[in-house]
Amino acid sequence: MSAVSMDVIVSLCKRRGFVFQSSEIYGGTGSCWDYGPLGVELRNNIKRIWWRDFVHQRDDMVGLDASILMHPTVWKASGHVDNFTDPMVDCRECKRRFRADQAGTMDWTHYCPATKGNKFTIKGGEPCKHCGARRTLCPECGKGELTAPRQFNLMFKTFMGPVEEDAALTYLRPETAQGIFVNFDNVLQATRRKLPFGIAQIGKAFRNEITPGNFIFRSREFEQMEIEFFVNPHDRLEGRPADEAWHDRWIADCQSWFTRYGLDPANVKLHEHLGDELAHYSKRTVDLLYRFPMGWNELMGIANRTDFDLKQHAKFSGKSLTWFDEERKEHVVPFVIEPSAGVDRALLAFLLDAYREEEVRGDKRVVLRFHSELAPIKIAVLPLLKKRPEIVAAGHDLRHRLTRRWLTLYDDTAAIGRLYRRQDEVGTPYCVTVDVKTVGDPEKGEAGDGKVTIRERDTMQQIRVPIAELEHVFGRLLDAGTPWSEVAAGYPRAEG
RNA sequence: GCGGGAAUAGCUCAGCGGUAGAGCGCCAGCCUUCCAAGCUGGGGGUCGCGGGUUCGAAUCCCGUUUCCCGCUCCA
Repeated sequence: MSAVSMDVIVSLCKRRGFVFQSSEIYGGTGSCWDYGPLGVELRNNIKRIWWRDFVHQRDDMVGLDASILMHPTVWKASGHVDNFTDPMVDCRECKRRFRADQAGTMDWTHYCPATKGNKFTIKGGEPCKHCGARRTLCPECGKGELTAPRQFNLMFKTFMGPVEEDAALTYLRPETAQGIFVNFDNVLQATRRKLPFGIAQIGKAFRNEITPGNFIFRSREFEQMEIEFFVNPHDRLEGRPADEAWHDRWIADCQSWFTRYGLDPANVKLHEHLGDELAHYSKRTVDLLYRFPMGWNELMGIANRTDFDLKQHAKFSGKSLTWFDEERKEHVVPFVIEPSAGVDRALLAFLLDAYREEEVRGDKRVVLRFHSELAPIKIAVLPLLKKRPEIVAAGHDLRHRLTRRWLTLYDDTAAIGRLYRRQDEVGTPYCVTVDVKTVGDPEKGEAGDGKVTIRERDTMQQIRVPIAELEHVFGRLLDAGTPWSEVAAGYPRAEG
C-alpha cells in the first residue's frame, strides 16, 4: 500500500489547488475533475516530459493531434460499437452482478430436486448429472433469478449537426488510438517514414464507466498519452519476430520512464494479461501496475494490437493501409505496439509517491518530493523581512528574472518558516531568500553583498550564492539535472 | 444497479429539539535576521437539497442528490 491514504491526497489537492471536483458548487460529480492552478502545471509538466522523451528525443517517433469527434464508421471498424459494451445481469436474491456472457459458462451452484435438494457445484455450462437440469438461477447462490441483461454502451453518443433529428450520430472518442490509425497513411506520406516508427498523441478520451471513482483514477473524461508503434512483422529482431521484441522494449522503456521521474520501483510492477483478459485485437498485453491506496491498479497498458486496426480500417474505408517493403518488394500491414498511459493516473501516482510526512524539530512537515521536472513551481523567492522596501524590491526583481526560464513565485505574506512549509507542501524544489545582507543596511553604512540563500526542499540545506550566479546555478540544478550535493559543494553553507 | 456509511467554515471535525462552534488554514496589523513562534484584529457556513412534524429543526421523519467503502466491472 502507498503510505498515504487517498483522503489525505484529495484534501491536499483541493486545499492547495491541484484538483477540484467538477461542478462542485452544484453538488459535484465524482466522474469528472478539474485541475487547479498547481494541478494544471503538474499535468502540463507530465505531458511535456512524456512528449519530449518519447517523441522529440527519439528519431523513430512523430506526433499527432487528432480531433475528438470522428466519422462514426471509425467506431464500427474499431469494434467499439459492437464490443465496447458489457451486458450485465443481477441476481435478485444475493444481489451479485455478472457479465451476461460469462454467467452461462461459470461454475454454478445447484440444489438438485432428484437428490432431495442436495447442493452441488457444477462445472461450467454442464447440466446436472442427477436431474439433467441446466442452470436457470444465479450461478453463485443458486437461489435467485437473474434480471434480464442490461446493455451498457461505454461510448458517449453525440450529434454532429445543429438539428438533432437530422444530425449524424457519432461518439466522443473512447480512446485516442483510432485517430492515429486513421491517419496512418497521411503521416506515412507526409513524413516519408520507414518501419519501424511510431505516432504519439496526447488527448482527451471519454468513457461512460459503470463505476467511476477512486478520485481521478477512473473518471468519465480523462486524458491519454498514447503511442502506436508500427513494426514490420516479417522482420526479425534479437532473434524474434520484430513485433515481439519491440513490445518488450516498450515495456521496459515505459517502466523506467515512470521510475526515472520519481515512482518507487517497489510500487510498480508488470501484469501479463492471460487468456480471457486479452482484448479481442490483442496478441499480448502487459499492464504497468502501481500500488495505489486501493491496491495494485493499472497505470498504463502496453498492447500488441497486431494488424487488427489497420486491417479493419482498410476494410471499412476501402483504402489501402499498408507500407511498401522495398527489400522484399511487398505490401505489409504493420503490426502495432501500443503503449497507452493515462495522464490522470500518472499524475495521481506521482502525487502519491511524492507525498511524505516528516518530523522537523518536533513539528510535522508535509512535503511533496516531486522530481524537479514535475514540480509545478520550480523556485520560490521569499523575503526574510517584508518591511524593508529594498528586500521586497530585490525579491520582486529576482522573481521576474528567474521566471523567464523557470516558473517562479514570490511570497511575503508570512514568516520564513511558514513560507518554507507552504512550498514544501506543493513540492517546490528550491527557495531563494533575500535578507538584509543581500541589500545592505544604509543606516549602519553597510553595503549589500549581492548574495542570496538557496534552500533545497528535501535536505533543507542552504547555500549562499551571488545573485549574478543564480541563473547558472539553477541551470545546473533544474536543466542539467546536476545533483544538489554536487552544486552545493561549490558554495558556502548558510546558517539554518 | 445492490448493500453499508456519510454530507455542518477553505481543511479536519464537534454539536444531535432552544441565538451555529473548535483546531488548523486564510487576510490585516504589531513583532520577527532562516524552517508551521507570539500578540491583536478580521473575513468566512441560509448545517447538501426539497418536503413534513414542532411554538421552535443542523438535530426527529420522508424523499432526493452527491460522495466514500464493498459487490460488480474496467481496451
